[in-house]
Amino acid sequence: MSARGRPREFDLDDAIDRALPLFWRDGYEGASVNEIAEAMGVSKPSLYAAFGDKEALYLRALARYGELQRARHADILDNEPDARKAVEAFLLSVVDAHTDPALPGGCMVVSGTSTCDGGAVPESVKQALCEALKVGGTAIGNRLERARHEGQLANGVDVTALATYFNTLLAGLSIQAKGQACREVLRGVVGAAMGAWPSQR
Amino acid sequence: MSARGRPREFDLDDAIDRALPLFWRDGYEGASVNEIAEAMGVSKPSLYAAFGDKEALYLRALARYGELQRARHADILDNEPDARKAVEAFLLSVVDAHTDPALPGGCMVVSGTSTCDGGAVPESVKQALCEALKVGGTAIGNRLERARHEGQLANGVDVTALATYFNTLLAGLSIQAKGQACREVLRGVVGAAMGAWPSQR
DNA sequence: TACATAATCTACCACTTGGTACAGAAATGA
DNA sequence: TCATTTCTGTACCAAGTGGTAGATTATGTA
Repeated sequence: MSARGRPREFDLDDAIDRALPLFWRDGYEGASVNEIAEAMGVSKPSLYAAFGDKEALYLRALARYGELQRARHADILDNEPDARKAVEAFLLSVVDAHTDPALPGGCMVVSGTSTCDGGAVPESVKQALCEALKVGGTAIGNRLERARHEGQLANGVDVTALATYFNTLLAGLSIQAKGQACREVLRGVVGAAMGAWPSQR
Repeated sequence: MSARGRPREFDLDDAIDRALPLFWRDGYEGASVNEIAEAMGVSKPSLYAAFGDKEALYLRALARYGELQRARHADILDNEPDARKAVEAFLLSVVDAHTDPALPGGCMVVSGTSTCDGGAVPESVKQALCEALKVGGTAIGNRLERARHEGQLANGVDVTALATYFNTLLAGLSIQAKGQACREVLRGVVGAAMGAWPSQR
């Protein structure tokens, strides 16, 4: 039942969790395999044997990041019955995460997107980042669609544009968090941003 | 009157203009001194003799970027008498710049801020980027202040929060531009974002 | 016990990085 | 003319990059 050769002495998922903050903070190029291996408590050849190469490692870390974000924020959008309150609470929840001193600042996807033009970033990583950049927008878009069905949003509202707007704001909030903006300021930004919510009539 | 030794065979400002798009596209770490020297058409020791080191070179390029942005967008904010139209035109102008195929995508400051956490980025660069991240906000803030004096904005409006909001949106637009979002979509985002403009009464 | 499999680590690879030593070349001042 | 100054390119440096060769060790199977 178990594997045939010598058993691996570290847990793959745990290793990814240790690599994640480095990729999150420093990006694909900025995080070196040496320091990642050290953070994992594993020698470099073991790392390569387990994950293949830096590219595959980053993609796994990015996927893990998506899971964590979903686990942290998704419920907020769904559980609040009032759509406007739901979106606002969602934005505020993300602001809290972006400014959590226990985490690298900002959003891994946003930070990663900023530096995916360099030749050192593989195409697969660029594509994964571009895809990941949209998930916030689709989540909000789904919530807005539901709101429209429930009569909380006028039929004339361009749901897609509004969702993209909120998603763009999220990216901006990530940048501001990286730029040392404090939590209260970003909360104020969310407050101002909610002013773009369409009037009921 | 002229300098004593052998005269420099290239123009400093012109050299900065050639370095700028590389730093803009690839960031501080991502742009290598080798390729910058090549883009300048100058050998590396000449580059170092002229500018000192990579840090000083980046700071000059960043300052140059600021000049160019101001020259491109500042008038739009000031010349349009209607404050709301002025801000909207300003945002649209920035969107055009961020999606101009003749330029590196997005904003150099926003992209730079995303990757200034790595140990390879000098403290002076981080600080300069954090400062530069605010200039859009103060420009908009000044315009909003003027609008309030002109009675175009109610006295109760929190001008600072609103300006920070628009500035945050600008950062988000830069990210979206880097993430391959097309110009029309970003124009739509600006349209939605302007919905946050306070009602007159 | 012996073999096959697959993990482990040390030590290394070629390559790129930011930065420089050095010698020659081009200008000015005496 | 000659010394001084300063820019020029070639060729190099130490350090770090992603990635690997190869010997060793621990397991399951026969």
